[in-house]
Amino acid sequence: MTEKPRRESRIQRKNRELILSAALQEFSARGFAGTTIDQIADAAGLSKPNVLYYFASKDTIHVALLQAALEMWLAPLREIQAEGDAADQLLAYARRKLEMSRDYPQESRLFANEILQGAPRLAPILGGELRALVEEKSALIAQWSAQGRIAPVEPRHLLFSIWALTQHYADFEVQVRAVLGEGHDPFAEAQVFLDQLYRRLLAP
Amino acid sequence: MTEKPRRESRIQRKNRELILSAALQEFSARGFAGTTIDQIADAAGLSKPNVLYYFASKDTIHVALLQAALEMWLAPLREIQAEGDAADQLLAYARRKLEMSRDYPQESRLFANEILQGAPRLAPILGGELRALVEEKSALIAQWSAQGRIAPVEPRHLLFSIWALTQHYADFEVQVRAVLGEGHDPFAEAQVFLDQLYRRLLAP
Amino acid sequence: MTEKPRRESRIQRKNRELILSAALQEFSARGFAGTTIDQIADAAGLSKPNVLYYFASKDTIHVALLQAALEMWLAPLREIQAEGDAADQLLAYARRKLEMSRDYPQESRLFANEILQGAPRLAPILGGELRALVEEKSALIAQWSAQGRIAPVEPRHLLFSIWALTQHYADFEVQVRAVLGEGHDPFAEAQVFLDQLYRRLLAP
Amino acid sequence: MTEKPRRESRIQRKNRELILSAALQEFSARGFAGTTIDQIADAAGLSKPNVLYYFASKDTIHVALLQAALEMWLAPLREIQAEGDAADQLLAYARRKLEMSRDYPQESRLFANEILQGAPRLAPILGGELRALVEEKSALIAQWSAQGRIAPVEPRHLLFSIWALTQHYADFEVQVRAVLGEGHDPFAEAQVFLDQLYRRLLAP
DNA sequence: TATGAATGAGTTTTCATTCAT
DNA sequence: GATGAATGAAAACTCATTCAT
Repeated sequence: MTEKPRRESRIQRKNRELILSAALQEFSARGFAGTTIDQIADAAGLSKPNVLYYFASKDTIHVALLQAALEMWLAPLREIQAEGDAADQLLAYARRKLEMSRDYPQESRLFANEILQGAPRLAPILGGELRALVEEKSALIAQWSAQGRIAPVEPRHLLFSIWALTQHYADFEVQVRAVLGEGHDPFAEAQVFLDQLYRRLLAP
Repeated sequence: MTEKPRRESRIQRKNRELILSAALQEFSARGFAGTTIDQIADAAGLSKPNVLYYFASKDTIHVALLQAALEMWLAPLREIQAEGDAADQLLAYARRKLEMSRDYPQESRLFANEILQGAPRLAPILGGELRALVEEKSALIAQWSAQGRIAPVEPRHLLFSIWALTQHYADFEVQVRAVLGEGHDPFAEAQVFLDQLYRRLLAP
Repeated sequence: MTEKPRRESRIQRKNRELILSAALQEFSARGFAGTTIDQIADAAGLSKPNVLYYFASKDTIHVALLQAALEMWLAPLREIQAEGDAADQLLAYARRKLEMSRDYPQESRLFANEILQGAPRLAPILGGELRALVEEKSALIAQWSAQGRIAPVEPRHLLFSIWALTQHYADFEVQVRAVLGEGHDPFAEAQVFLDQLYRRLLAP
Repeated sequence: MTEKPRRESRIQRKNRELILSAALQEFSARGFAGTTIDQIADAAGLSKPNVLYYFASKDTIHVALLQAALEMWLAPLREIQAEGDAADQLLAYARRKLEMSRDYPQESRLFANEILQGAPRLAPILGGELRALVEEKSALIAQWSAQGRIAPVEPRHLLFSIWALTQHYADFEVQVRAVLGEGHDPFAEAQVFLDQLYRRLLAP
């Protein structure tokens, strides 16, 4: 997940992280093309050439962020195991993904921006690592269905639905909040709704 | 959905539509900031100044597209009626939204791009017209639940789920296709999955 | 003063004058470079191509206006005669020039703009026709001085002073009004002041 | 007259001054709208983006020049004092203003261009600082008249006359030279003329 | 490490002018 | 006469990136 950690001084590591954090904020808010290095440098409190001292180009920063975000999104999926209660595991996955949307909405938006625009930088990973992982977990879910431990569902679309429903609360947050108005906790409400939805869907 | 039809010559209407269609393609693929007027002009087969002869600025084109797309997205929601079978209507709404994702994915992506970036141009509409419409239909859905015609569900999050699940297939199409691989019809499969999901969720 | 009046229809003459009047207003307010043909067309209530139907180019309009304005400025100077009271004639000249600044400030500003920028279009006239005219009238004034009919003054700088003092009230009108504040009639006050000034200067 | 001298490197100060000097030359010769940043950059021997590195926009350069020029023009007026010979002070003021027209004609033309076009950027200063200063000095001049130290004159128009007569030699320099022809020193002659004019006007 | 200085290659827009009807 | 349509040439900025220190 981290870059090449060769002999980084403390200050170097700190600046790298400052830049990544600033860039995440800016990229997720305005997209790659809509963000200037100046904005990143300002947000990071560094000079523009100094930002480029740490990352060779604007693109390099972007790629570093995308890789980190992707790794983050894949982790919970990897944790789905054959052992344990089937429905509980899927519900827990949805819950964990929703928490991530709540706690890391910028990463979600960065990712969404990229996919929306055709995933020029992620395509190989999507068709490679991600696909393989989905295949693996889909086989597991199909098995659960076959064993009658959950209702029969198309496993890949089940996973898509979890992604769509949870990421929606991060990616479309403005819309969700605008529609709900004040006095709502979208993520808490979503958790209740999703629990209900998946319990009913998966009940054998 | 159409613009103001004031004394437009045939050629004018045609060029306007050429530009809007080209711009939709480019904006939805690369975002507002990532698209240049040159690209739009090329895609429309017009010169750059000629594009600006029809639309005062890049932004004007964008706004025209957003308004049309928004109107398109709102229409099916408006059609939900008190009369008729409750669950059927909601299932039909999901189905219609999914068809739109299939048939107008560019509009969906344009819209997603905008919301993702904080909806600078749509915020007032989201909190105004959209919110009011959602309130109205939510009341209807709540009533259906209260009458036992569908299971008790939080109506607004039910609507969010329909939006998220259907638009996902347009907005994240690259990912969906990459994960599924060749030989799949994502939208057809999604239809089956969503039917199942909402039937189970809404069964009283 | 008028262009070639060959077989102009009534409507043609009217449009020509509409354009010239609109252009005078715009050029005098924003300078040649700061004015667009669109602004002139709008002010004239005509379409842009129609403006260019009457005048081959923006420059052509400008030149027509300059020539008319110059002719207008020269006329009163021409009227200074050997006969009559010397001081009275010079006072009358100043008075007439001041009236022109009051009644035709746009022409004055158009002219000033041009001279300020090096008189690219007027240079030959300034060194030709104007110079000759000034020479002629200067000789007359010098003669008056020699005859003791007015005090001895350098005639050309006397003329410069009349130009400067009268045109100032048109060209620097904003400044004059800003300094005087409300409730003043700059031109009426100027008349009194200039009468006093020249009476004292010229008193033999 | 100088800008804010905050931590400017030598090269920065030098380039800033190069740009201002080049811009003064261009703006005074062709007006604001008639001047391009390219021309300024060329005249300064810098690249266009480098000019914009020092000044955020064409307008910023213009404003900086106007402020400096205005300050320069106001200074001599401020120096008129209650003490000393009344007529001498006014004559000295006219002389100083004439010297400035001779030595800084570009500043004069820049200023004239701006006023001519309605003083969009100076209006507040004209009605504020300038007006107050004129009020103050007018009171002084009125007092001198009342005390019989100079002839009774309308003080504000007296000041206008000094401005008009001296600035004319800078602003209308082309015309003055064209009319006088070769072999003349306009400013030297003007000095003699103005001395005579004001001595006669102000003689009690 | 860090940054002030500089710029080439765009990008959006403007505008005088032309063209076709 | 009149104008909708179109555009080449420029003009004001923008920005990722480089350079020198």
